[in-house]
Amino acid sequence: MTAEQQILSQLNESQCTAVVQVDGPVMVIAGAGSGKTRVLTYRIAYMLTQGINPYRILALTFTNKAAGEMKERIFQLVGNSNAKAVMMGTFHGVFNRIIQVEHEKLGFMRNITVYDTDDAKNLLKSIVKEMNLDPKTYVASHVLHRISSAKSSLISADDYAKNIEILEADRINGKPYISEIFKRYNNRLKSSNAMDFDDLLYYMNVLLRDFPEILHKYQNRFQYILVDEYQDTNFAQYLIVKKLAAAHHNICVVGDDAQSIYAFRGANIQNILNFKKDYPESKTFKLEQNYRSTKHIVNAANAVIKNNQDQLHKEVWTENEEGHQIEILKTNSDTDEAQTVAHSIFETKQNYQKNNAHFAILYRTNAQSRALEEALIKKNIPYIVYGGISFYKRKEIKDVIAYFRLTINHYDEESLRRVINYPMRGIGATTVDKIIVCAQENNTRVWDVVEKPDLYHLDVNAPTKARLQDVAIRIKSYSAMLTKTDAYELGNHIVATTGIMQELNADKSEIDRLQNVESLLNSMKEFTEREPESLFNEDTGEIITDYYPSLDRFVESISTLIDDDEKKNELQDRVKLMTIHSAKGLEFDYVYVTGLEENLFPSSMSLGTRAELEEERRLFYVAITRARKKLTLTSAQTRYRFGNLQFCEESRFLHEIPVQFIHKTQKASMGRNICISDVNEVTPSHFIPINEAVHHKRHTHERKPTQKVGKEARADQIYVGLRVYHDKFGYGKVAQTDSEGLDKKAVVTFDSVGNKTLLLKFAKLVIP
DNA sequence: ATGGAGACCTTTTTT
DNA sequence: AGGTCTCCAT
Repeated sequence: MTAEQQILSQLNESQCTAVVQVDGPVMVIAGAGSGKTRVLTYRIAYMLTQGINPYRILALTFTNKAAGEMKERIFQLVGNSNAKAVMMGTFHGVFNRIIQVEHEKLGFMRNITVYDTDDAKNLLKSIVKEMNLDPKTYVASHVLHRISSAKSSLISADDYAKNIEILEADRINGKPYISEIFKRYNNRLKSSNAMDFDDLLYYMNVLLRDFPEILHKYQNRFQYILVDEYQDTNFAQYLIVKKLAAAHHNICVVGDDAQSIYAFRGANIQNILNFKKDYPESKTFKLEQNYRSTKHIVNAANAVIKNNQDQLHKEVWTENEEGHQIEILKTNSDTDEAQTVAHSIFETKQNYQKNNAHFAILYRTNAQSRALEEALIKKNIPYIVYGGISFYKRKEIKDVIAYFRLTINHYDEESLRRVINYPMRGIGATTVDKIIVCAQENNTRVWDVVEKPDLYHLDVNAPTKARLQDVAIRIKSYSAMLTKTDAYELGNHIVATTGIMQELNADKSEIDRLQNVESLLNSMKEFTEREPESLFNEDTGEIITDYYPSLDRFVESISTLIDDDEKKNELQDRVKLMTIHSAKGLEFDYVYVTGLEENLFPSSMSLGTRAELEEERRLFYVAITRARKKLTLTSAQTRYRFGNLQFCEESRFLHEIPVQFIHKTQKASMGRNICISDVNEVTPSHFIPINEAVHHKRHTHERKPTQKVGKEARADQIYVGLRVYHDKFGYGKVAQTDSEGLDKKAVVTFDSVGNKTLLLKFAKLVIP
């Protein structure tokens, strides 16, 4: 069998037609679980067997994970020597590489630093402060969102300042200075030789718009373009793809409008809906056969998504078995929910001989993971939480990387601010403020002032000046080593000579941080020893033979690296916990979707418009379709949010699942049975346990989304037989009390955890 | 300049 | 509840 036949033999008919249609515009509408990634990877592999130069292929994804997986699968199909030259990565990653090459055209210097969201927010905060504006009016995240939306729509700071509608909108919102902040923010990025995430897309557009020779160069280079998750593209991304594809029209976009869940950050679902208008000669293929899930799951998902108005018609079906019905579990509280889920996983593992890795617990917000983790720990079930605070966002790692970044780009203001006094060397906030003011007055960069305080008449005393000198000399000495010392060596040198290592070593409570820094160094070692990913000169396509794993290359690759922990965990048998957003594209045998409550899922932030609610519903659709064998949906009647106990109404989404797919009666709560007669016909009050009925009634009548449970009870109000509520343990009954007064104790039999002896002055019992 | 106590905000999702 | 930010005392 030829390589070509081998590739095609592994595809169904519609997948096959989508794969072999290499030339011309192609849109693949791929239902959940229909083999979308398969089509993309096999298509690239097929192209390579057709003798297409891999260097001419561009494949764009949204996450590093997706790009990594795709790469790996193509390597398996055609061998990595051939596939290596394919330009494959995230929009931001690929365009970053191009921008680094073309920096001069944009008026930037080499080694442009990419600011992450934290850097961007910090910069905005300092600008707001410098302008003497109220930081509460001009909240950094909100201002950034405004600027980000503008950039994503290719509106420059100048355009913004001239756009009467935008200015009016800001004025009405009481934030007339956003335009000015935007301008200053961009200037500061420029003088820091830095770009934020949106700039990578914005400036890529500038390159293609203002420099015909560059447009030509990349049009010529990328004769075949593939875009994954096309429904998630924003305007800036859409336009780049359109321009690059304009010469050859060999563009293949793959997506599913039903899984568009990023409108909140500017994704425009119209991009996929309008593909046919953009390319009238395009061919559309629909992948509607689901290979992933059971009939019950597929049909339930179809029924849910039907409630949305905006969608392309498609009928997802499956030949898989009918399977388990969908289980809906109502629980008393968030802790109860967590315990119920943990218990169910435990039982399923036993009964069906399943590994932990077959299970995933999904939730709407990261904050929900805590209770679930606790329950899993209690049951001794190994787990891993995805997407919490990522490794590279930890303080100690950011500190070390700030030194790296500063070594590579002295003008990186955010990094300079971060490390100028870390480890502490007596350069306080006052000095830093003076430096910034001085830099602005002299129309120069912060680094220049630090390097030559006398030249700019910086008003600080002699010892401070000496300290600044020390910082400048230190950083410059690191820079001098960049080309001669590999990333690992230089990293070690920096960590040792700055005193970061000593500081972490000295403080025994910082052991985790020390280990994280060591783990960073490990990954640097691996990086220097690894064969480089791309051996091609971006300009000419020539193979680069003098590749050197320097620190700047390491920093450039950081966003695509996965850290030690993640790598280890990937291989281990663990239950996976993650938000639904990060579960997109993944699949698991047993999926638990938790927190199906109004105001949580759908989120209270998304109840404003139909479009927002429909995005939440698509998110629910994504959640449902992650499951291969069995789907369990859970909700809780009370939940802690912001440290307050709140009552929750069950999610409207639960009612959108037709009854015939639902498992009707089940053990609903640890130690208690609730009979669900018919989920789609009963009102929520049917599920409320007796002891909460009164509250619930008020709740429904007042139509308030949430409500606090009663006040904390005094010790003298606690007596045997009383029903009480406890923060951690939930509802219970007082079984016994002793010794009146301040040290009064009580034994309480809790519904979920059994008997606990509590010292009442600390227990904060509530009488419900 | 530093560090601790208290006020304050958070919880949408990611490159 | 927990982390971040602000202000005040040292």
